Parts: sequence; C-alpha cells; structure tokens
Amino acid sequence: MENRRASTENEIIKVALKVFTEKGYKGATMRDIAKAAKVNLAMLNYYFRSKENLFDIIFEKSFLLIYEKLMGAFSSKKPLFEKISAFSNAYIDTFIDNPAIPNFIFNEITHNPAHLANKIKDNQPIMEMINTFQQQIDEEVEAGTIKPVNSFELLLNLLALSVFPFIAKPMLKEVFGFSDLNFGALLERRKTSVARFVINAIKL
Amino acid sequence: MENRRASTENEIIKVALKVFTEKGYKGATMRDIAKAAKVNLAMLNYYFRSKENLFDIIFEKSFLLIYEKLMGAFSSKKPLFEKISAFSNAYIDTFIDNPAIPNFIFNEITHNPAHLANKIKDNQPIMEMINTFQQQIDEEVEAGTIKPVNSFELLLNLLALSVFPFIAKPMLKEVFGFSDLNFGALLERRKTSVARFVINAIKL
DNA sequence: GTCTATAGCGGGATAGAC
DNA sequence: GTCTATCCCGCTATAGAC
Repeated sequence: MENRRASTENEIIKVALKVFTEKGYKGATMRDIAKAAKVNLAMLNYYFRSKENLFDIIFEKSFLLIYEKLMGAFSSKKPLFEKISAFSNAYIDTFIDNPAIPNFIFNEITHNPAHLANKIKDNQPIMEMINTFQQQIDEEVEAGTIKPVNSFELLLNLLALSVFPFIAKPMLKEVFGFSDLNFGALLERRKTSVARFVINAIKL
Repeated sequence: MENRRASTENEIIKVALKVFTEKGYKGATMRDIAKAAKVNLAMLNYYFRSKENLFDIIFEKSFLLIYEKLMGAFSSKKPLFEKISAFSNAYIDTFIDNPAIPNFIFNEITHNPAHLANKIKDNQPIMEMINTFQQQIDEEVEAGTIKPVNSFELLLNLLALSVFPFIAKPMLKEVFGFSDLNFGALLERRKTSVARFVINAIKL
C-alpha cells in the first residue's frame, strides 16, 4: 500500500527530527530512531538508505517550512510596523506547531554553519526580502519617522526576540517550573508582545 | 614541573571547549582533541581520566565564568535602567572574550536541559537575584514609571538580545559576509545599543 | 516488505615499554 | 610523564532467509 508506506516514512521523519534534535547527529543512533518509530533497524536503511540521507531529508523539510511561512508574511509591500508584526507572528506561530525545529536548526548552525548559510545566500528571493526590509528601515530613519537605528541590528533583534524563547525553552521550563500549558500561553502572548516591544523601542 | 603540567592542562581545556562546541559531545573524538591540543591521545586520559570528566571540567569552568561576571553586574541595588545596562554589558563583554561558551552552553541546554537548570535552581543567590529583578520591574509597572510589561518577558527579552547574536554568529557571518573585525565591531556596539533598545521599549 | 545475524569500522580506554 | 599498540564495544550498513 503506497499510503501505508508514506505514513510510515512520515512517522519516521517526525520522530527522527525529535531524536536528532535531542541528541545531536552523532549522539542519535539509528537504533534510537528505529525504537522511537517502532520499526526494525533494517527498515530504516530500506526506506532511507543511510543515516546521512535521513538527516538531509529532515533538514530540507524544516528549511522549506520556515522559508514558505516567512516569505508569505514578509514579502508583500506593507508599512514597516505591519511587517514587524507579521514577521514575529509567523515565526512564533510556525515554531509553536513545530517545536523541535528551532533547536534542530541551531544544532546545524553550530556544527555546520555553511550548510544553512549557503542555502540562504543562494536563494535570491530571501536575500532580496532582507535587503528590502533593511532599506525600508533606513528610509524611515532618514525621513525621521522612527528613532535612529542600525537596520541590521533591528533585524537581528527581531529575530532574537522571536526565536530565542524556543531554543532556551528546555531550560527555562526546568528553572522556572513552567508546565507545557503555561509555557504555551507565554508563547501565544509573544505572537503580539514581541512586535509591540520592538515597535515601542523604535517609534518616536 | 607543576607549571608545565598546569599550562598543558589549560591548553587542552581551551581547545577541547572549541572542539566540543563545534562537533558536539559525541561528534568530538578524543583523537580530535588530542590532535588540536598537540598532545598524544594517551596523555588526554592520563590528565583527565575520561572524555566525560574532561567535558564536566569544561562545563564547570564555563558556568563559573558566567556566574561570577553576572553576579557582579546584577546583584547590587541599582535603578532598573542601570541594571539593564550592566547586565547586557557584562554578558556581551564576557562572550566577546570567550566566544565558544554561548554555543557550548546551548548545546548542553538542548541535549541535557536538566544539567544546567539544576545548577541554577540549586544556586540560591542566582534565584534571589532573578526574583529581585522581577520584583523591581513589577513595582515600577505598578507605580506607573515604566510601560506595563510582564517582568518575566522583559528578562527573557534582555537575555535574548544579549545572547542570540553569539549563538547565531557562525551563520550570520556566512550569510552577510562579515569579517571577524566587522562582527566584533557590531558586538562592541551592542554593549550599549541593547540596553538602549530595551529601555526605549519600556520607558514612558 | 520485514526480519535476524553479522561484517566492518571507528572511538574510548588502557597496558606496558621507555 | 610520554609514547605505541591494542583491546573491546557500539555503531552503520548490508546480506540473505522468509
């Protein structure tokens, strides 16, 4: 059954993302992944040929998800403050639905920065979107309609405020004793509060 | 010579921090570390008994460094805005001098969140410092001297803005083509601009 | 497609000579 | 203290029965 096969593959990809994230590429064993996905070890190689190929598939999927959501939120011609809201909302929303992805991506950034960087650099629409956003900021600073800020730093700050809570989540939950429910509520609030914070920081 | 031994040990610890950070705990091999430190493989075990013990020593050292710098900057009775400046300045300054530590710590947070979390939870001075800071924010909100903000979110934002550029650094450098010098200059600027950004976001 | 068994290799740790 | 040689385990990947 083609459907059966596809659903088994998707199940493996889903749990493998989690195992790779929690243990790192080398730390995650094919035995771990097989056990978590409740399939035989040999089946993993039957479906995915190799550990590296399985990892690449997951990386590709994760990148595509982020890419599509962000292009939708960020690309159109909107006023600056609306873009800031749309960006943080899209980012936070995507990661609420896919909580393993931020740490998965950050592992990869740390251990193989060129991999993701090249995918971004080689992607013209992304680079244009970033340039347009920075130009928009520079123009508003020039026109005196927002406080003077470095446009790259503002982009960095927006990204930091949106992403950081997800990568720090495992520890924040332990230290401050958040339940899943409470931490989820915090993240929901941030879909609006991050943009409010950033806009307050730069508006006159 | 006791000094010779101590300096060899320190050299190993220094390069091992880098190798563990770049490759992760499992990905880093004792052979990698020996090669990078220019010592024989057997010497590593002679000095540190095991890979795990070497890792623990590095973790302990990294934690202590952050702990001491932050306690100095954050503990005294200062007005809120001064604390915000002192906090971000101390954090960023420490990581400029020790650029591998943020990613090292974040690897550990991802793969073993309870380890660092327990060290923080069990440390009364830290927890008191955090509580005091949050109270201070709540009181100012109550008194109407700053905009209404959730005190935990403000703490989280301050941390995010200070730390995120360091953990994203490897990729940011590749994507935006920063030289070490240019990225260093950006980080230097952030020693003051992060506090300014946060203060602008909450002041009336 | 699914399983068991195993080949083959890389890595942590140590024995033992110097 | 320093080195070489090696033990031994655990992992990826695959052969081959069903």
